[in-house]
Amino acid sequence: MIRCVKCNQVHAITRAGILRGKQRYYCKDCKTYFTLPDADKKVVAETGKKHMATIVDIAKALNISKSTVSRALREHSDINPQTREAVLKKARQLDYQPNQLAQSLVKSKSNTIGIIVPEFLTYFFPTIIMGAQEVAAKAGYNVIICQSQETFKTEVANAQVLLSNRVEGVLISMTKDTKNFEHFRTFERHGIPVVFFNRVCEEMNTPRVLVDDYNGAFMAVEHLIKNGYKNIAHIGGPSILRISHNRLNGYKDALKKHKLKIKDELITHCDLSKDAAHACAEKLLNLKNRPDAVFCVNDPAAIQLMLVAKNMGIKIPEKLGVVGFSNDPISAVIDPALTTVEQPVADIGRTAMRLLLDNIKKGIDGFKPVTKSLKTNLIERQSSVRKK
Amino acid sequence: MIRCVKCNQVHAITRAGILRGKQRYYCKDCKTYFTLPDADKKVVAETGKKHMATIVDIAKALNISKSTVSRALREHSDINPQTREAVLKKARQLDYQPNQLAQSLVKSKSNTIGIIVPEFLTYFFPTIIMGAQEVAAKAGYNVIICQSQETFKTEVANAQVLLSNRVEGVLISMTKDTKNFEHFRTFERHGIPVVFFNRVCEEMNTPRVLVDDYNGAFMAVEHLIKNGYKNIAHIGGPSILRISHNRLNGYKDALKKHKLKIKDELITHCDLSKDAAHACAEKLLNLKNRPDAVFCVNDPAAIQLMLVAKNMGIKIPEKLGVVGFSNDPISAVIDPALTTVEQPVADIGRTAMRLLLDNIKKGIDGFKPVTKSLKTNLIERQSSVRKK
DNA sequence: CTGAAAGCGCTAACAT
DNA sequence: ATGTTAGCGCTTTCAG
Repeated sequence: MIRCVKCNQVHAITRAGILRGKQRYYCKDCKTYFTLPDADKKVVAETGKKHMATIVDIAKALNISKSTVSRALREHSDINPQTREAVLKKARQLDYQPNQLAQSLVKSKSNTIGIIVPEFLTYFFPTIIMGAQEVAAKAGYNVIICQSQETFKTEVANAQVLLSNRVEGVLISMTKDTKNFEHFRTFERHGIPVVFFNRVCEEMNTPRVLVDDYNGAFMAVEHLIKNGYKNIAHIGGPSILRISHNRLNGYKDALKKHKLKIKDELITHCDLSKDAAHACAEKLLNLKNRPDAVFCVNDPAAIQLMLVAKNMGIKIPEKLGVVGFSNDPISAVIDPALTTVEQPVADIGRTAMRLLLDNIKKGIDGFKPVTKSLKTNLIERQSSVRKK
Repeated sequence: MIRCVKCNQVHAITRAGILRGKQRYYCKDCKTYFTLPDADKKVVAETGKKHMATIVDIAKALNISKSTVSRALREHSDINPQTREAVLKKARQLDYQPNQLAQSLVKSKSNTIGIIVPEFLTYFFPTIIMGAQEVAAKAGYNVIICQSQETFKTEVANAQVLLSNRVEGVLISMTKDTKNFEHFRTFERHGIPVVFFNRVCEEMNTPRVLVDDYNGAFMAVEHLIKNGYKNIAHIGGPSILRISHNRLNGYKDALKKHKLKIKDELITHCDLSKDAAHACAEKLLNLKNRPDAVFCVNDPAAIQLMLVAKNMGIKIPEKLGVVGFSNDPISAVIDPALTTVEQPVADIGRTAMRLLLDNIKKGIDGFKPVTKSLKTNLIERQSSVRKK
């Protein structure tokens, strides 16, 4: 329903190109060109969203083409140094900030990496992210961090968000009850490299970064044995997770090596929550045949155990030796200080990110599904050392 | 340099519209239309970047227009239910994922919030982020998290990144040596709402979220006084930060109220790093007139103090009362357990994000620079309670 | 109810 | 060295 501004006619109107960004019309009847007055432009101006300068603004101000501006800004090929200077100056004047979204869209490259972690509750994942971000930033990549909150559904939603944001690669540590991997396979199907760390997916053929859980556990338990503990229990993690498996195996093999019996009643599994660890601790310490030492799947679990033991009046390390895993900052200051298996946490993040960037560069077909295993290291403190 | 496929001619070629996404040419000489064979399309296909389905793909497959597809996907206005079903089905079939970047570009709305925090070293900022993300996710917003690493330069770079990504709002906790605020003002200039939390900017007229540092400190010190400590020292934070100020004032006023002298030598300032706190602790405990209690600006500082005291053989709480601030998870398990001022950490994040989303909705002109002050709460543990 | 076309801000191939 | 044009994937009038 365009009405000619001159003859007030409706039927003889055709479009006639664009004039300064506005639709121009032509009235065949009175043979005039016209554009419509823009009544609503002001509304936008009033909402408070101050216009952000674009390359077109710069181009107009300098009376050159936007390609030239783009080239000047990107320090492209041959451009007149004077033009370039003028552009840069004007850009500063107008407070110009390149629009990443537009840039990404046209280049089909978002410069963004996605990270999915289960939680932020202990120092562990935040520290990994620090390491990963450090490496990403150096390579000019941004990072979108998602927390799955140990919930499968959230994890699937996270994957969607990352996909929608066209991340170029993804770092993942799964929730403890992820059994279906379709949402991860989607990445692969679209050629988006994935690297798992810590909680890795066995079913997928991707690079992974782990710490040497088996050896760490083995060292830990052997250390307990050497300190004279004989009835050693284990608070393990969820059995789906490879880390739980590996640590359990390390535990078992250390016992075997030293000819100690593996007793099923001494092996418990928690879901990595505080409460579950607490329950495991209570169960173990209330056994008729009470263990004289416990190797725990991680420090938070060990700390729960220590609290339960304190409450029951069981002396650590005299009556109960305790070893944790991961060297949480707490373990150094708790009393008695907790013996634990140190893992290079920030390094996990750095290594995973490096691996990922590498794979992005190579393209998904150049993928080698390497598994990097970082070294663990036993830190002996008081919770497991009996004075002789 | 387009060469006619028929007459091999170069000069009489004009463009003649687009055919199936490809430039069509017309040779005036031999009067034929033609398109160029696409030699390089394959290269793209070989790089491994699998094509992601777009609305055009869906449209073509269904032989309808992309507008219709868009409408069907967005559950727009009136659309034929059958068409909609068909579109949704095809979308699922093709593994279609909307391109957020394109969507954001056209809507000039990125659906993304930026967060700048100094570090991830203690549980504090990660926990705040958890809270903030929780609220953002519910409102359908993504979050880009930046760590300034307590470095002004990095903070400025962070701001640029967020600006380039066209975030719709920003949550900030400043580095301890941010004195210039141009990079924050840029947000305001572009109508992007900013909310500060914890380490707020006094010079800017924005909403802020704080905890009641003054009262927390006051309660803490009064608690020490009531437990019979008389020579109470303070390890404070960097004096530029408002939190340091407020906590210091709470300390002073509690002393005043109870007619205790404020002694300058008992007031020290650290930069919130472990080492600086350690140094402060050593300085205080080596004074001729050694304090019998210390109120610390945060728990990590208090823990450093406790370590130094332990090393020097000073008994806590008998010879030295200690109170921290923030209820770090460590403070509950350290020995003796640390009395501390609890702050609702995750709530800071939630409140700040709610305030921000609110301001985004209202537009920057509807801004009210409210300052929300969340309640603090003294948790009495052993480090400050002398058995009578 | 559907289609055509313009345009978000930018880059890049092509044409001077 | 610079301008012109097409197009990245999408939404949104406008016009049937």
